[in-house]
Amino acid sequence: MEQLLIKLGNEVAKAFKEAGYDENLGKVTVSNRPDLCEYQCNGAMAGAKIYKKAPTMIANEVAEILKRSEVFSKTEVCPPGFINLNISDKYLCEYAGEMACSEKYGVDQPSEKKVFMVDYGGPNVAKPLHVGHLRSAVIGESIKRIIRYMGHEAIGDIHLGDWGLQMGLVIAAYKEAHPNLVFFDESYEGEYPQEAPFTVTDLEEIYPKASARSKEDAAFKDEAMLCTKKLQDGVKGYRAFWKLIMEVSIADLKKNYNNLNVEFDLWKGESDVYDLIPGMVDYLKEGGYAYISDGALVVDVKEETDTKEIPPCMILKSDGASLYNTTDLATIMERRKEYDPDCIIYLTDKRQDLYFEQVFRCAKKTGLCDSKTKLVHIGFGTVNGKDGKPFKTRDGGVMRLEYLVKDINEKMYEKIISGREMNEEEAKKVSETVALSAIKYGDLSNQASKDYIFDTERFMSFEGDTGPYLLYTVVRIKSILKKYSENGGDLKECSINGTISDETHKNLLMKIAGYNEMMNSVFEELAPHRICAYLYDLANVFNSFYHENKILTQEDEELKKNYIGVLKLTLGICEDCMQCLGFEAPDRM
RNA sequence: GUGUUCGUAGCUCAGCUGGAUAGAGCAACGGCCUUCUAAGCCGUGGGUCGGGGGUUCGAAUCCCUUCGAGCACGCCA
Repeated sequence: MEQLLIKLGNEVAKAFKEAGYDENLGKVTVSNRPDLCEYQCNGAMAGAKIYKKAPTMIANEVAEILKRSEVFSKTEVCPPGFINLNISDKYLCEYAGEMACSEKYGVDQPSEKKVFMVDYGGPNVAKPLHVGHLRSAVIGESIKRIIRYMGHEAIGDIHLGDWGLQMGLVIAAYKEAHPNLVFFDESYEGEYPQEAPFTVTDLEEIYPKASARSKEDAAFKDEAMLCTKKLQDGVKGYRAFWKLIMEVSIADLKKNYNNLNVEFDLWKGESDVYDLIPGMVDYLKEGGYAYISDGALVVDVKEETDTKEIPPCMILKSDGASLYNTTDLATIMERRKEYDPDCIIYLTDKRQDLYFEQVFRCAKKTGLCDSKTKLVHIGFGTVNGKDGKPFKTRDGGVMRLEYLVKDINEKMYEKIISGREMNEEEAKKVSETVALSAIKYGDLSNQASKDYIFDTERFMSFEGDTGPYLLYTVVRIKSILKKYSENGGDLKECSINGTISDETHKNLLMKIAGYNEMMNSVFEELAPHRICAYLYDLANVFNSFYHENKILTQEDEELKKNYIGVLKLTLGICEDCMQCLGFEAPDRM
């Protein structure tokens, strides 16, 4: 469906043209003065310059023509040249009615389906997830869902950190403690055990200790580097052991991401492109792109228009080892070959802005990535505690994501069980659903690029601009629709008809009618926080409507059906928005 | 030092790519339940949009300058 503002704009543009002015001046926006009008056009003021004519004169001429239009119920001119418009009830109802019958409530599917890859998550194997991983997971998941909702293909890839020194550290530490395991016996020729001799908890203990030790104990670090090399060179036992680490770690990651309603299509990682690196390096050398600088292999990525010094993109360290850049470039190659994406979106901390700028330039310049494929980095801000400093546990340690989620689940359970009559089992399920909305909405409602303060109490509140408030509103609609059905009403028979009973009713319909436009700009800007803002507005106008109008006890049957029709549409839009954000509402709470 | 992001109510944040009187929420205060979930709704108070200059009919938004904060600047990821 065409966006409402475009339709209204076309109507006004026609009037501009008829009056002898450029039709491009006829752009319509939602009014920023709802006390004066519902929609506005500021084109007359822009036109004043072009035509050297008083803006009010232009506005008046256009307004005279618009007064004949059936689209608007009121057309007024206000100094210095605003054209103030009210939409006619009939036109608005027809638009909303059409939305209700349309797929995705009028959000059009693209004529050309594009392939997006979303690289998010980015956890390291053998290391537990911490708060820092929350944003990547939550924002990435939402962006993936938004892309799909808009009718494109989105492939989510977790891009595991599964190959570097960190793996060598774990292997070295384990080997030291259990030197007789067959994995480390290079003369061993038999089958390796299928079962891991360790658990996730073991791994999570081993890694930080090994990491800390490597900084003081040079011999241990050498051993870890040797293990890394053996793994990368494909020594059978090391590979088999590594595989077990991967299995155990991935199973645990899946569980944690599941709790967040985050799902990846691909569980690839740095290890998957390791074999591509030598060929890529040769290509860069032969193409004359890469050269040796201070012993390291680099590609220049400076451009004429730069206002700052952009350091070259490093391909190999001076000892010949690969690094983050190397695997990322190889991954771009691999993705192009396997999936031929139109766009690859990376979600990482915004501190990596410069780094991605270098990698993207390098990929484009060298042809590792063709011009068709867009490379986009979405850098997000830090999750801070109430003191405005990076989120920490009470004793100053890194907050594990698992504990954070568990803590919020428990607090939410206490809230639900004490405030409502609900059995334990349902309360547990409901509280998990509500808790997830609290966490995700708390994160997503902020602009991704900004730091934000993770305030558990505020996010969990049922009042104000929070996930639980939205869920509460949705639950309320569900409850009314359910009662309507139970009392013998047929929901299928209810649709929006031409009547608008009061201002709150109209406000609700106007907010609904802006859905299409909102989703399109969210997609263009990849900005989930705007869905949050819309959803919150929608919930507010709905609640006002709800308090002003009795729905189930409405005596006028036609009006009642009309109301139910509006409720169905409101609910549907809320659910689609939440779907895009990555959480959902329970049936009651 | 260079670059970059940001500075909006006591606190947490919006502000849709220049529009009218800068908006929400929390906190404070005052109303509204024998009626669809009051975990709600309605209202009041609270601001020199860090400061200064400029661009123009019009600036929180664009430009310059200044103050303050965060972050990044070749062998980590």
